[in-house]
Amino acid sequence: MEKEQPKYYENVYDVVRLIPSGKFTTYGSIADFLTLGSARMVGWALNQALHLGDVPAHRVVNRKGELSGRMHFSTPTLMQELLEAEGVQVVDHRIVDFDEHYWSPTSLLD
DNA sequence: ACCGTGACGTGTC
DNA sequence: TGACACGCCACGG
Repeated sequence: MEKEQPKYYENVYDVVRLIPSGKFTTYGSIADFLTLGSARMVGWALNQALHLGDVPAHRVVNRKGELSGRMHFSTPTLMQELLEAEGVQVVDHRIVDFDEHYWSPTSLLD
């Protein structure tokens, strides 16, 4: 029987799926929104999410705007390619206009 | 059960 | 301002 995944995994996937195209958020924002207490859990969850295939994990970066998880994708450049394809400019593995494309999960509370 | 590692973040120097 | 140390929690060996 398959091992059932923790509840917060599904919460992370749900939040990431709600990120609009052309936008992005950070691990810390998601961790704070779900009160996980540690942003590292978001990273672990997103790593598993890549395996699922229906979660836009490329829209989640660290608080510096760096594509820290690019090496976990099929190719190291895939994450940047996906973001640029959605209109998010990326230079040297970093998002140029951070506040311009930043999306906070607190937007769901409106 | 212990230890090291990891897609992070904040505080301090 | 950048570099470093520490805290954080889950997972694999």
